[in-house]
Amino acid sequence: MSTDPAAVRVRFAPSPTGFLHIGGARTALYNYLYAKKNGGVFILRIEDTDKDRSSLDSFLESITESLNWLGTTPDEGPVVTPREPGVIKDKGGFGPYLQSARQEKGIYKEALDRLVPSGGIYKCYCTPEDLKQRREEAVSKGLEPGYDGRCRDLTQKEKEEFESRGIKYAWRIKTPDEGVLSFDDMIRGKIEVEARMVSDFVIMKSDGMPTYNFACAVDDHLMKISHVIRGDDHISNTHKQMLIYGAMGVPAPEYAHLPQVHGTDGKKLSKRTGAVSVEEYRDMGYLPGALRNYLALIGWSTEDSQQIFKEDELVKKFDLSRCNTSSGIFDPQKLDWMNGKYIREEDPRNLAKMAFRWLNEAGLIDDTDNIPRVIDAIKLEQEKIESLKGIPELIDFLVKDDIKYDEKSVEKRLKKDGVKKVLEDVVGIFEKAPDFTVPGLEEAVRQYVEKEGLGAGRVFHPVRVAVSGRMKGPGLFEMLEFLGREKVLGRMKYAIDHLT
RNA sequence: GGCGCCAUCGUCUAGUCUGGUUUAGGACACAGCCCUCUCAAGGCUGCGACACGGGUUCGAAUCCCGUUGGCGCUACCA
Repeated sequence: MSTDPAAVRVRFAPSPTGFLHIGGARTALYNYLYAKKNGGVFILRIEDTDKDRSSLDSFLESITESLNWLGTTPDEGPVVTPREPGVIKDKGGFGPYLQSARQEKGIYKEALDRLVPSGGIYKCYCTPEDLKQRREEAVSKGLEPGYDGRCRDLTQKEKEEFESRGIKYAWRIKTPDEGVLSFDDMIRGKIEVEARMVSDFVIMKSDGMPTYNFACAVDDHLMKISHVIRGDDHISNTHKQMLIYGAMGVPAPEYAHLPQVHGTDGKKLSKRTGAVSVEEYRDMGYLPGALRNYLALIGWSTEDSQQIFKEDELVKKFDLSRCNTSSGIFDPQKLDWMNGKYIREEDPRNLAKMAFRWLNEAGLIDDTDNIPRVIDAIKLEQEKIESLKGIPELIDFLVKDDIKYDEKSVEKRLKKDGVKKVLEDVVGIFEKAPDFTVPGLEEAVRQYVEKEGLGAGRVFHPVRVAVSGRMKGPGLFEMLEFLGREKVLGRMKYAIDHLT
């Protein structure tokens, strides 16, 4: 098509449902990736033609937050600043980006007016109740449930009759009675449907609000959207939108329909089968990079099935034509693995930064600026961290003064014959150790083990539990050095007196 | 019901368009082994799939038809 890369303009157009759904996030991501890959523009548009305005602010705030967190910040779209609640500004020159605001501006009315002279649309005076009844009748007779075209060819007299009775009308678009409606999907190829399957549909409701398909088509056109990348639940809408473009006499954008993301039960992702919003994943301690990477792989892959993508590698390698056609299931286990992978690769300083809220909650950050110490503790446990949220539990015994002794560990490693003597001996060794660092400590302890003719475990295990309160942890000597002589000795003596 | 979309290991997928290079490759999960002071991480091995039935062809996971199944749409919702 166009050779001008700047011509690529894509949009993510959610309706305000409270938060960014994981499936929506995937759609947003693919749009973002496609835009960046092609030097284009990623736009956020809110499809709120049917919602009340009350919850809009919080939705906007939440979706903006989620999009930013995921690293898919829109280039254009509505913007709210926390400092000015209720004030929605536009970023970009194609606003407003809220359909409710566009409606107030008269954009859809104007588009409709331009359509009237063509004769391709007409007023429909049927009431919703009539429509419903007729639809049910048709279905019960085994006929198509679509609109029967009753108002399509009303005479002038009939129209006047309706008007004089003050009956409200909606605007319908005339759809072809025969032939096929077809479009080329970038990832599925040609998608056709018999024209007669699409009956005259409403584009403007009797309350003056545009229907979804009309608003969508008008806005995509006005915002110069070049590619529409969305879920495949919109496939049948596409034929309708193409009809609208046809009536408007403007070219339609390119379309790419993504397969859906389902829950582990194979059904639509729902709270029943796990977390559904980006916010929830953030709050569970996932890294944004991990979620983004994972999401990218539901429905898209490289030729070599690459799993982990660094930095801008995703943008570089993303390719719409390599997208799948079949729906995928969101697998939390694989996300967990990926999250661990990202955590192991991450700089401990950033880990501490990202985990700040949980560190703080757990009381691991104090006012003595112990953050460097926390970072070092994270470094020691890094390979074991599964989520940001789990960090405090992993490092608290390294950072806090007081520790909790795990009952099972005490039972298994301390309350055994001979442990007391071993610990006392080791205390002696530690008191005499010239410096309290890994090499010296390790040598001294191993010498002791050999001299006593014990298995290493007979010494290592009790010391570990005495000092940390648990059986799991970093390498013993790394842990000892980190804790320092004073804490180590204090904890060991406590253990000797109370726990052996 | 009608229409549309989809169909490779339990899951994400490569391979399908351009049939042979495939005893169908990778990743997650699972099992075992190695490493090892614990837990992890890491390494190795194993388990495990072309939904079914016809056709076309010397040859089909790949092309065609049908069946079955899943999902979606069928609104003056988006």
